[in-house]
Amino acid sequence: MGDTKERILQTALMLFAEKGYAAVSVSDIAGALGITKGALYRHYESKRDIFDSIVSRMAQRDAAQADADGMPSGTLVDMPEAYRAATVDNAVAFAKSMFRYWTQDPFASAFRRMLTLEQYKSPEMGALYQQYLAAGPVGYMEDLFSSLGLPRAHERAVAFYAPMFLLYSVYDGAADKPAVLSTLDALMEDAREQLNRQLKDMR
Amino acid sequence: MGDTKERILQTALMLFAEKGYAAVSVSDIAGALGITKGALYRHYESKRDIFDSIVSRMAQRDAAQADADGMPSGTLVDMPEAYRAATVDNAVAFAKSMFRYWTQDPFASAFRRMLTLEQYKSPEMGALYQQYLAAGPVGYMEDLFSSLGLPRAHERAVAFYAPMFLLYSVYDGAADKPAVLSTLDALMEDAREQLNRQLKDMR
DNA sequence: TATTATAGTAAACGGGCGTTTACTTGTCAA
DNA sequence: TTGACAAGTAAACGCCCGTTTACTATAATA
Repeated sequence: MGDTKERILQTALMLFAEKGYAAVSVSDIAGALGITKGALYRHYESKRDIFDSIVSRMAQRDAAQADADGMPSGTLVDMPEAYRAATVDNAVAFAKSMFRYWTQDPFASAFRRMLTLEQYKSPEMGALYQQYLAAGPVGYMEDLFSSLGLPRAHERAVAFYAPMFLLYSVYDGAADKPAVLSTLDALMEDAREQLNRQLKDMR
Repeated sequence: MGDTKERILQTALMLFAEKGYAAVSVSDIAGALGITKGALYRHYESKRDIFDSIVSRMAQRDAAQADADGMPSGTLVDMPEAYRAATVDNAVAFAKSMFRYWTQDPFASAFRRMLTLEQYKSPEMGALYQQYLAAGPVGYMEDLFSSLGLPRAHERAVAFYAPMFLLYSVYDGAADKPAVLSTLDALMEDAREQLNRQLKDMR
């Protein structure tokens, strides 16, 4: 029943992530599924409708993920009270799980790449990109460091999040992907140590 | 004489950087220049030819820039002997000038954004993106830190380059661009201090 | 069993694509 | 002055785009 509709969404996302929205034709999507493009219009009103559905789906997933973690999505949902009591340790754990989510999860990984390709096309896409992947994560790391009482929270947040952001791109082009994950883990341990030391120095 | 050909290249680059190659039509390019698309084919064999010319132009510029700096491009040119004798100070200076190049220089800035949009379309584009903007810069920072005798050069290189890489994206979407440059400068001063301290600790 | 809805095909639609062609200028050397 | 060439226009080319239409097969419902 809803199976074909779901397969269209998934397949379109994979193609959009590789080629970009404009470079993928409706025939490409239908062809990849072994159906004709006419059939596709039984399930979606237009090509744009498929794209919009993908974006909505990501928003749902983001909210669900945030719920499951007991952590802020910070991207589409307002900051909850929860992590006022946050510690360095679960900030690091959150960051690691976030990295794995955006690189390993097939949907999230493809969505990230798609957003990367569409970010300059419209202010809306630019805002989504910033929210999910650039200024957004920096922002809530900054809030977190502030709530921990650390000074220079913004610079700290940039320094903390930046390696993750860079490694997304390195990961995409890497032959040895596990090595990238190791690098990330090593950097996170450094960050944990450094942050704990700075917190201790403050008292 | 060569003026129109040059204007086509520049205009096409700006459009490709905003919309992506596939979303820009030959008529769009010609229209933006106030000529007809027929005229465009006096100067370039095809739309793809324009794109390829942009890529070649960037390669020339990169080589020239590397020459002028007396620094490695590391992207298209092999590592020269020169920076074996590199210091922390000129590594930082190089990083700053690199950041300004990729954000302020109109051609380089547009090229960076174009490459960002085209990176997943083919292995060649992916490789170019990695070389100019991701694994490439990490690689030569890593070599530089190695030659300084610093341990864990790879992690250090990622940590050093990552804020620049993140701030490229933040810069693109920022209202207050000078503020981004300030953040970068502050982060670079932190890095300078930290690297010099680590070098001192080693002796 | 007849009806109705669902999910699909095949073909056509108008329009815009990248590219080519035929033709018009203006410039400058022979 | 003529002829050749460079640079441009306007229109047409075939093709593929996103979308719509007319029709078919299947399977559940009354």
